[in-house]
Amino acid sequence: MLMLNVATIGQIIRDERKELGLRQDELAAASGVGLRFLVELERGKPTVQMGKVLDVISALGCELQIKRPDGIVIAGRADAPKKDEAE
Amino acid sequence: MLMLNVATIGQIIRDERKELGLRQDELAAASGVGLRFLVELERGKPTVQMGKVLDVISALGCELQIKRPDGIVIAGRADAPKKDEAE
DNA sequence: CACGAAATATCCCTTTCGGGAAAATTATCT
DNA sequence: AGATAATTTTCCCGAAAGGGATATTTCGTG
Repeated sequence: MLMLNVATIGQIIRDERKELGLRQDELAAASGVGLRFLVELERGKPTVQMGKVLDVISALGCELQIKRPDGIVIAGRADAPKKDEAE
Repeated sequence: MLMLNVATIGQIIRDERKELGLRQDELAAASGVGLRFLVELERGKPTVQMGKVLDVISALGCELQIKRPDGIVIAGRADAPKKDEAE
């Protein structure tokens, strides 16, 4: 049973960023976060703010999902507002 | 394209907690976070710390996944350390 | 060796988070 | 309905950390 930890998420984000040919400052700008934040996120700092992480993931075109114990994956909500309140 | 925002994640966590018949203070204790943190998380506060959120999700027996633009879902890593660095 | 990218360091203000208890909201029982 | 019990939420305090901006240093690559 694998748990996605912050370090792994950071790594994935880094990989995706490179996949898209973006520099850190570019992705940071595109995500609306500071460069320092992105550096720390990619490094796997566990204390980064959730909302900003989602902003980055979103900017990469990725989606976050939660898999429940029963195997059901929740990818979002029909009524989910497009404007997330990250900040 | 649905993006899981913090508010939605909080709602899912709350639902799961109730599903398990746990009180907030119980889940908080089981997750190693403060009660107030869990309250804020369930309320969808976007500034909650990522690592602690993962602790809670983990305590619920849930998994976090990232779905890449190409549809590939990353649920974890073989080399992922069991000890997450949340704190 | 030189250039661009990435990682660090510092300054500094804002904010989180924990703990305990009170206050408010919700659920339950007679 | 009313009262009581249970659960959730808020408040206060202080210690600790986040993170934006910028300048500097290190690293990687052609």
